[in-house]
Amino acid sequence: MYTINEVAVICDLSVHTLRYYDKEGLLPFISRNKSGNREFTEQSLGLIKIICCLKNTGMPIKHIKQYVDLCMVGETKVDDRKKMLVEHRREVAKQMDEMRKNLNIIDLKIALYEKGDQHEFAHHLEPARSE
Amino acid sequence: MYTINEVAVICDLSVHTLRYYDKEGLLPFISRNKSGNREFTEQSLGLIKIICCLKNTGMPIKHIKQYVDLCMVGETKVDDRKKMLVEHRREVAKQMDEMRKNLNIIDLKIALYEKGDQHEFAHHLEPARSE
DNA sequence: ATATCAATTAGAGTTAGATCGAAGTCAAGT
DNA sequence: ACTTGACTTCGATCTAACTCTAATTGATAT
Repeated sequence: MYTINEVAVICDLSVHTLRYYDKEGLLPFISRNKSGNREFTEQSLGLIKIICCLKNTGMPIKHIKQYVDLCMVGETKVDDRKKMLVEHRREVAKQMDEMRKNLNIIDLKIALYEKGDQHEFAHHLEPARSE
Repeated sequence: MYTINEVAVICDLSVHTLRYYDKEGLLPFISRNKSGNREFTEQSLGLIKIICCLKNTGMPIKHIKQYVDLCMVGETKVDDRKKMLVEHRREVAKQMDEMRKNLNIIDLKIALYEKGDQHEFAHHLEPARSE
């Protein structure tokens, strides 16, 4: 059993954020002890890690909630869960591709600077027959 | 010469966004025609593409502004510009690495679902001696 | 010249995702 | 009993990056 503070450290989230996630319905699986404090099991930690993983790859909180809800209803929805992940996987792959392209452009630009080739303004601001 | 609408289409940005960028000082290089409308040159387009590239890789508007400002003062700041890009490049590489790791976790999870191995709640919610 | 369309501005509003503050509860230690 | 400190809630606030509104001006077509 872990307290909210321990989970915050383990998962690199703030306590605020964890409570916020709970409020948003992302953590329906945690229970409370007799004084009303949240108790996190090993199993919770596992799912929270998945949640972070989805969040860090840009899945919106609302979709994450959908996924978690599917996790809570039991085996019946395994196909749906898998479908969500596969779809998200595709999304992430697309993002990475975009990223790669942009990285290439940045690299190209750096290479130009390396060549002393600036391609910018100011240094050839001859008005070029301003109309 | 391009109008704001044409640029919006070419760069896949809304007209609103372009004006917002201008207001934020990201487009100090564009001029106005006699009726006060923005005029975009071929050269502007080039820099706007770089701006988008930086934005799409997560550089905040404020940093982009710094970069653009360096572009405007001429050759003197080529080193600084390059430094900014190199630094950002590193940042982006880090992001991609994170992304890759998360993608792996997602793939793992998908594989588990494929094996019919769910690892979630509900289906073994025997109270496990609740305390 | 009048209707329509495209562009302008300043500034308000929106969204997502936190992040914080105030006020209060609870349990352990001295 | 009292302080300490971790926890609670609710609601306000914050930031980034738009997104929209309203009122207006200017250019184009009939």
